[in-house]
Amino acid sequence: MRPAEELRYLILAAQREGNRMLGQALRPLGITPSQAEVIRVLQEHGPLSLNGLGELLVCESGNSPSRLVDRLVALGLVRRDVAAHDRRHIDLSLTQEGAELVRQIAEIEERLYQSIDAAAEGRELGQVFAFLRAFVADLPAGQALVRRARS
Amino acid sequence: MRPAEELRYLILAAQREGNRMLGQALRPLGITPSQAEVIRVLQEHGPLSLNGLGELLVCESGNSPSRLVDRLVALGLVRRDVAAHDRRHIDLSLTQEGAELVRQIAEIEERLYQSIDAAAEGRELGQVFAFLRAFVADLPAGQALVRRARS
DNA sequence: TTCAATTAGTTGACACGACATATATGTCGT
DNA sequence: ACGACATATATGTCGTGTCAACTAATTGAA
Repeated sequence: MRPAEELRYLILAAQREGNRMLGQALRPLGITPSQAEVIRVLQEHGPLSLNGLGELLVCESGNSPSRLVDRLVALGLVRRDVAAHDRRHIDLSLTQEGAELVRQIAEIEERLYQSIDAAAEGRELGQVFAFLRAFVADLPAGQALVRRARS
Repeated sequence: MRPAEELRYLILAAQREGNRMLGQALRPLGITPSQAEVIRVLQEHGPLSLNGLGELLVCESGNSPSRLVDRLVALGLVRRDVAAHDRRHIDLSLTQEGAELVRQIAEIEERLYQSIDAAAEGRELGQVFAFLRAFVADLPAGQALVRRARS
């Protein structure tokens, strides 16, 4: 199997399985991995408009994540208010309940990161970062990540 | 941002964007990336039962891919016959039309691989493979990949 | 000032992907 | 031959993701 092909499927496999593990771990909290990403981003960078949120999300590139946010509002974790100065904009922020979830989400993410660290044990990851950053550099999801890391 | 966290999102970003690119390239053929994976696997390893196919797919771990196959049957690209010896089994194989698509799919994949090669240009990927293989080694999607590469 | 762009968000449609449950079909012990 | 178990596949449900088309609010140029 050609290296590029194996790499393609390794990345697919890693993403799928990582997401599956995270989904199972988050299930007791009643939220999904994508929803957890929104909550974390709102906590670290909020308040945000829908577009502003979308520009920081890796899980949803391009579209505005209105339906993703809808469910979080329905769960009572996120509040959406029309902005005063421009009624097209929306101000998204965590509710009290949402803010209280952050701690538990962080703990669950921590466990995922530990299993990533375990696979990284004793390896030089410089090339891994360089390769992946190069691949996504010019693409929306890659830019979202750059914006997240920067601010 | 912690390395494991960046790695997590880099993998997510790479998978999403790669899949998006591939989806757009495949659109003129009327099929999706997952459907293309099924066709390729059937071409290289078929005929297969549904479970046998599922064990070779990275895109769908665990479940039997019956609905994925349904659509390919509806498109006239895959044939499903009940196995003679055991009526629980199904024999999946490409139709003539499906077999003719393989060539075009391969060309489109080739372009994806070239953009992967471009990002890999001048880098030592040994660590990338080692890390990703270690992460998925014990998980269904990782095992599917091992089975694919082996036969 | 008025109306054509532009911008922000919503909604419809479709195909995944994961989990759970259901329905055949076959196997094996007794 | 009968029934408990196992196997292969199908189906229901939910939450994404993606593309495309739509509405509403604002801007700005003739």
